[in-house]
Amino acid sequence: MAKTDTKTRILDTAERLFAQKGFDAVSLRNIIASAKVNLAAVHYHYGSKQALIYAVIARRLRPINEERLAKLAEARANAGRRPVKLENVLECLFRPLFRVQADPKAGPTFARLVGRVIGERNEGLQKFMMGELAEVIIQFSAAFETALPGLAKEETDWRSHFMAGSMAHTLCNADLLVRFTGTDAGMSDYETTVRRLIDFTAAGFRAKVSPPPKKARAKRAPKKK
Amino acid sequence: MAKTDTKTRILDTAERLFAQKGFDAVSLRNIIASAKVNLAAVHYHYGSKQALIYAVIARRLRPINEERLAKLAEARANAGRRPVKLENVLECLFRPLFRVQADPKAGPTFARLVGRVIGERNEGLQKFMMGELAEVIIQFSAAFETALPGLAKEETDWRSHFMAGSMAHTLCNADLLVRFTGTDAGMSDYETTVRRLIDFTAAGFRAKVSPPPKKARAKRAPKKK
DNA sequence: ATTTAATTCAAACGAATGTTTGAATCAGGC
DNA sequence: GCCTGATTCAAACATTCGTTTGAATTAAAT
Repeated sequence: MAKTDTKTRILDTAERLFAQKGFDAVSLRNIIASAKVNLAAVHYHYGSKQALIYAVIARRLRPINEERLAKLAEARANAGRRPVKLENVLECLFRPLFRVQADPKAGPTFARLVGRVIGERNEGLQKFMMGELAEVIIQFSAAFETALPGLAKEETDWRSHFMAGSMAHTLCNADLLVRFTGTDAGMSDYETTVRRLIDFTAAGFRAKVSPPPKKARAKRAPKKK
Repeated sequence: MAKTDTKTRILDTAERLFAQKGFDAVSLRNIIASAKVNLAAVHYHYGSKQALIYAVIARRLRPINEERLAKLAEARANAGRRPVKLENVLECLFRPLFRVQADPKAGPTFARLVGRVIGERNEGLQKFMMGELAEVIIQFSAAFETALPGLAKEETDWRSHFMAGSMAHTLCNADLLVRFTGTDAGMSDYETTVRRLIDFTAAGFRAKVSPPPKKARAKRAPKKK
């Protein structure tokens, strides 16, 4: 095998290290040392560390999001006039994302990286992710509402939020489960992980909305101020 | 009101800034500038930035965890010989944590901070949190298993994992919901947030375990290698 | 072979970080 | 008063960071 391109070797190494330790914790010098390239090569090929981060994310996330949308469109077509079943919507959302864990090229590294992005406070990164995810959010939000007729939009939004948390946490901290509980079976089997996540979140979406506590039973809740 | 203590003013300011931007992103100089104290005071009173981080977390988290355990013990006592209902277990776990959002002293800042800790890759911080949470994890894991007889332990662990993700994400990225969806009603009402989170996660815990996909129906799944 | 552009390299830059130092200031006990 | 310990302060320390520079090297085209 020919020596891989400098540009892609930087990208691969950055992906691996970012996934392991986070974006801030990994310096460009860590990357170039591990990738055995010159420091200036990073800026020559990518311009800045921020741009490198974006490139790392975009390379994997863009195909994932395309596949998500394609699968959802396909599910819509198969469903005809009926709404797509909630479990199928979730599968379209989860499977393309978790499948990269089984990809020997990407390895288990990238999934954790994506999971971590959500928790990042980096402003530019947030905006970048919003841009990348915009269409996915629009399409899947609509799909959730369609799959859950009768559930108030506000509740649907909150539950989407909870679902995103479960998804991100599972991606990012898969190793935590091992440490917490001692179990480690099935970690490698992403199919099972997706199935479990669908079971959990689908039931959460479908949960009965419990009434507010009695103490706030007045028509207009008394404002403290 | 007398000028607050230097030591606690550092702690308060650090808490606020850490919650806003994260631990790495906030420098000691940011803190001392905002708290109007001398740089060396941080090391004089806390020894290091790491120790300051621990102190910030421990101050709030320790009472929260104590309250969690106390409430769970109380619920156990009230339940007598019967297992504590799942929703009550979750309430013992969520309410003390989310209540700090309504605390004007702590403000909404700290909740986000706790949520963020979970996603941090900082090794020492991870171990510190494990130590702080050890008893909580033990007690509540047991409570979940008791409340969910018939559910395999492995499934219970995974679902606890998903639940933790929803909880952390909700704490950390409460503002995301606003940006994603446009809704913002009820954000301030932590009671409603807790109720919604309980609805979602309790249903998730109770979900029927769907069978593995048919293609893997063989007794011994064929290994690729 | 000569020219041209693309790429790699060692070295340095300026800024920011956590930490340490040693003197100055404050507080209270004798 | 004076002394002792606790606290504050300005200044510096040693690293590390992302980035830039300008020359050296490589590769391809004429």
